[in-house]
Amino acid sequence: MGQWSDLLEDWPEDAELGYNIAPTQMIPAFTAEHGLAMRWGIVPPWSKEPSTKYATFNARSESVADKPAFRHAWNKSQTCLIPAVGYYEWQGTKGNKQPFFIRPENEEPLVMAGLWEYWRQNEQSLYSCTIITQASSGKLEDLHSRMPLILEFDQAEQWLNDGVSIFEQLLTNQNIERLKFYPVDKDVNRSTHEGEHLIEPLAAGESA
DNA sequence: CCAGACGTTGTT
DNA sequence: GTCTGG
DNA sequence: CCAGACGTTGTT
DNA sequence: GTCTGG
Repeated sequence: MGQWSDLLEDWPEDAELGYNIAPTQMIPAFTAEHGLAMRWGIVPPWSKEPSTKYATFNARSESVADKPAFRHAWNKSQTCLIPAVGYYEWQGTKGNKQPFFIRPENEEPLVMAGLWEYWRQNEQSLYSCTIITQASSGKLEDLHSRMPLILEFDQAEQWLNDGVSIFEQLLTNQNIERLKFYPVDKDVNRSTHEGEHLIEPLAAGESA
């Protein structure tokens, strides 16, 4: 955790942990107040169901403020942090894709900017969240056209405390030089894995 | 006007 | 809830 | 991992 | 029930 231990305290014990977490799973998300297990895939408060038929696991930075599904959370500055060890991207053609793992060079968490939402109806209620994406930059351009909005520690504090007013400056101050990526085993999603080897290079010198 | 969408990425 | 498409 | 499809012929 | 897609 390093310097992140204060911001990411109050870890939600009911959040799911694992490798290659997918949309709809309950993931740990942190607001300025606390950590909560939230559904990955924001559910707007007007939704008839605690799920959506359309994809809300990512929100494009270019349009997040305008989209009906995100606007309520945006207007209320319901910002959150979503931590991970790293994330995957796949390269290659269908059926023969090579996964890469992207993470900070140091051992600290990769912290992504998100928005959260609260949905309730009758006796049901649900916290949910989305991860904001943007065009890739720097070395990540080689890997994939899009990437999450990744926050430095100071930026993460601002995102929680100041809300969406500082959004534009976060976008223009992306420092991805502290990240590295490397190919990993294709069995990345098998639940039987202990996982430890997944964040190690597949073979020395094979990194793109 | 009413019905239907409301979203993003592109692997396993 | 609010916008869009027919 | 979970949610959603799972199918074919050929009109409006 | 089982496969596929995200």
